[in-house]
Amino acid sequence: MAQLRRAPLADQAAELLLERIRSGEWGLGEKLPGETSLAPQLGVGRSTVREAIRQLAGRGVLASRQGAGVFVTALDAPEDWDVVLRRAGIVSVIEARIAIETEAAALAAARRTPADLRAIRRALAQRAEHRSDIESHVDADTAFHRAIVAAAHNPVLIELFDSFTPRLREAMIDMLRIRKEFGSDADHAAHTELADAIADREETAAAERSRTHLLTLREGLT
Amino acid sequence: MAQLRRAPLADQAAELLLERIRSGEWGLGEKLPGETSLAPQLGVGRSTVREAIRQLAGRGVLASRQGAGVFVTALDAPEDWDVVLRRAGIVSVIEARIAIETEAAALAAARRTPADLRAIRRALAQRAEHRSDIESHVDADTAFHRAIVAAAHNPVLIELFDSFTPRLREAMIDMLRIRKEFGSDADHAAHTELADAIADREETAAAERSRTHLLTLREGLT
DNA sequence: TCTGCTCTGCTTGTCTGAGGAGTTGTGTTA
DNA sequence: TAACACAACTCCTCAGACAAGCAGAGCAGA
Repeated sequence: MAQLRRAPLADQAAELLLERIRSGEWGLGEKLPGETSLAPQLGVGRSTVREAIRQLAGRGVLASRQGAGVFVTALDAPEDWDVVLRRAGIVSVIEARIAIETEAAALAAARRTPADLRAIRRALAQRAEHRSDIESHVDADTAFHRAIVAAAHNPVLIELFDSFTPRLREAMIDMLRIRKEFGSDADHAAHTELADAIADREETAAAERSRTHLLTLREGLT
Repeated sequence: MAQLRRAPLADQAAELLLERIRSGEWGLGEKLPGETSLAPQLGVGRSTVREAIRQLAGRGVLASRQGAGVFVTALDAPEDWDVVLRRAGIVSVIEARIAIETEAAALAAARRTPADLRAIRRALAQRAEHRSDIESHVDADTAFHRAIVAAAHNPVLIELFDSFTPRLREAMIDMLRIRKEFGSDADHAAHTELADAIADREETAAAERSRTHLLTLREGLT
């Protein structure tokens, strides 16, 4: 009626099972009914039930042991970072970015290799070229900042940066569309100074310039 | 041979497929071979292939559309934080913690409520009490630092902090077991000063004290 | 030439029946 | 009481059949 049976039965069955798990019908570590009894209960065939279970197993909610049964391993899918970031308001996300990026800038100043420096300079040039189109400007900007984080040679920081960018991209595009001031000379100069500080191995200067730039960004998004 | 068939065929097939995806055999958005041709390729039945696909679909790697085929939706399962943190050396993790915690200290100084302050003071007192047992000392210490991050009122930062602590706990316990110097008066004084800076709303002082404390921690873990 | 239709082959979706293999609890036996 | 054998239950895997949906080829009409 409402859905025109758009979703496959196995997906529907998985969703149904997840709901019953969330409702507390089966507690953590408890055993689900066998597939042979679950199938008629859900009104589907046995293989469909199996596929639903496999799907939830892939998400870490269920685990099946041959001969023993299917058990609940998590009461809910582990919260996706996506979900946390989406619920957390844009300001919180950018504050987190400030945290990791100022630290990364300092580390980059200390650790950057000549290759890192070339990558940063190249990204900076790219960034200067894309001053007209909003989207490509934002992408070029993130690429530049990413190059700096990469120069910090810390896998955790780069992973964090990458998990933030999708969420921030939309917000930044929206902001620039409203303010219409981007790609200004002052803006570009600030970025050049940041790159120079890293080139000159000036840790505190790099951190400071990174911070001030991001703080103005936060103001724009508030 | 090596595994004695410990894992179900469907799991093995899923792992095999994921490997081939990671190796770039099928790019993002590309279509996999049909189940009927994939099955003999992997040496299993069609339903087993289907279960493997469902498992990867649950992890967000694949998506199947009836009549069209199975498509790659992500080149890699969004790496579990656990995995990233475990593979990234302890130094990288603590650098990430430095990043978020100094920022959090500054924010806490700006935003802390009286209730936050009470929680921080209480955690500090708890920390002072547990000077003998290593494990409980580490736990009390993390609880204190967590109270500070909580006072920053930023859900992303607290989530990050929580995801780091399990990994750091083991490392800190190991370190203290070797060095045997913990719970010293100087150490406790540094923490008290940090709490005072937050109480007095001195942002830069809070950030600075937090940073220096964590830097010494990093030295210890190197 | 372009548009729109139908038809056909291929793909995934679902069900069923049959064995294989592992686990768990029960009952028997020494 | 302890060790063993067994049976009932579970998931695991396969094969075959048919339904449902998609995409491209080919054709007919404008």
